[in-house]
Amino acid sequence: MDDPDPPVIGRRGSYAKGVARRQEILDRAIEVFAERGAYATSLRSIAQALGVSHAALLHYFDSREQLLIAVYENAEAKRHAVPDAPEQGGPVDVLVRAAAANVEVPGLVELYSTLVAASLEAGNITGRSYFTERFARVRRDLADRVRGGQARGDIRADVDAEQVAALLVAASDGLQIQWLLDPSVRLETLETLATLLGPPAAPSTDDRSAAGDQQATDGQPGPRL
Amino acid sequence: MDDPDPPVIGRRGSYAKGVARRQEILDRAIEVFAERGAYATSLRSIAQALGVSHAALLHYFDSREQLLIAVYENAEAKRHAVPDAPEQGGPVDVLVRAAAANVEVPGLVELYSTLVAASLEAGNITGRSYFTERFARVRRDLADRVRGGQARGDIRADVDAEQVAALLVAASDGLQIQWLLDPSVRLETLETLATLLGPPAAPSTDDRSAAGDQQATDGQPGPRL
DNA sequence: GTCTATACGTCGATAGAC
DNA sequence: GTCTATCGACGTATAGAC
Repeated sequence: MDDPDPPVIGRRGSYAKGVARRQEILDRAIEVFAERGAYATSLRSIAQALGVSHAALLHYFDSREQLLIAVYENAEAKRHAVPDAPEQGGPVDVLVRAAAANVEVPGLVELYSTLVAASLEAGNITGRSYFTERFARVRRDLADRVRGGQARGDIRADVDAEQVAALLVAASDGLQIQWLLDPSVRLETLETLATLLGPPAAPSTDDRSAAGDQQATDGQPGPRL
Repeated sequence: MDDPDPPVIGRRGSYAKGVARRQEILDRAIEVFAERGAYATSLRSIAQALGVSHAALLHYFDSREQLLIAVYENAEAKRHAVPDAPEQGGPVDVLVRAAAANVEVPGLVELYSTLVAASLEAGNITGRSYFTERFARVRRDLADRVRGGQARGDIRADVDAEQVAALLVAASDGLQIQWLLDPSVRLETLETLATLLGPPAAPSTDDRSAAGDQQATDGQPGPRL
């Protein structure tokens, strides 16, 4: 929608020198979020932290929202310990690690939730398409992992991989929010899903006799999911 | 949770005549949401739709946010077909019905998401405590239903009811958002969870041979969950 | 008690000078 | 590329009419 190359989210006049400055802005901005929370993070307060006027920021980003999205992308990208190597492991494993890493970055879940909520609004074309694509991509990745697990026999085969993927994303997002509001909601709750997704239990002879206290909540969910 | 006392969210000077006017405001406000989306719903635009000045609204509600929370509560309350009778059915059933009803009210999920996101912010004491309590209450109700299902043998007993409840809330909230962004994500995905929660499958002899296409995604999840 | 009028400070965004 | 100036709209607060 902008210059010669549209696919990047908030680029404007961005060559060589520009991208470096742009990166500076993003790095400083996430710190402002950590300090003051996402809500009070106006263009002006970010600009102040950088020692420039707020209008200057709009030379690098088309709007406040696009700056915020870029900040989120940046923070999330550098959240990955290993820079590139695609995440390894089953779908639940990946999500548990991601969720744990997310809540470590102050303000990140707030920022994400705010942006997602805003993306639901009617007029918000940019945010809407960004998160629509993002959700689709994440679901695609997870669905692949689910199918892998099913082929391996780690995950029960009588559920649709795409639907499980959507479920996993929803559960992960929702649990991070609940955890922020009330840390007694343990993030490991996601692993309960691993238990549920596990294969129909080793064919043992007891049907349902005295299903004791042996909760599978924090033990290994059997195979690596 | 409503009348005879102060724990109500946004009451100010409110007797007899006042509460009626207050109700008018809430009813009209949700319509504004339906028409213009939650985002553009400023105090001033709601006031305009009511034909009053925006300052007038602050006689009934302490702040914009408390008005929005009250609007949400009001819309959600009248969303229930049967006015009082506590919801019947298993945990998944209840959630599926609620989710379906939610997305029918234009702007309601947007409003909810916006308020939840705002409640995560540091300074927001009112919103934070409201949603913390709300989540706790909903989880409590669902956990009871889960335990009931477990006692009845409808739900596998090797998972913690509280954790399943948190999972259900998260999944429901998250799916509504994903559905709004991309209706190809079916709300019925929640019922996949019902399948997963079902008892360990009737003890049949086939271990895992040719797990065919028989997806349990939209059929009955066996018992009523 | 209900409401209008008005003012304050801040916001995102834009235009134009340097 | 960055500034200053300015715009309209916002949430909030207060004074005072009825």
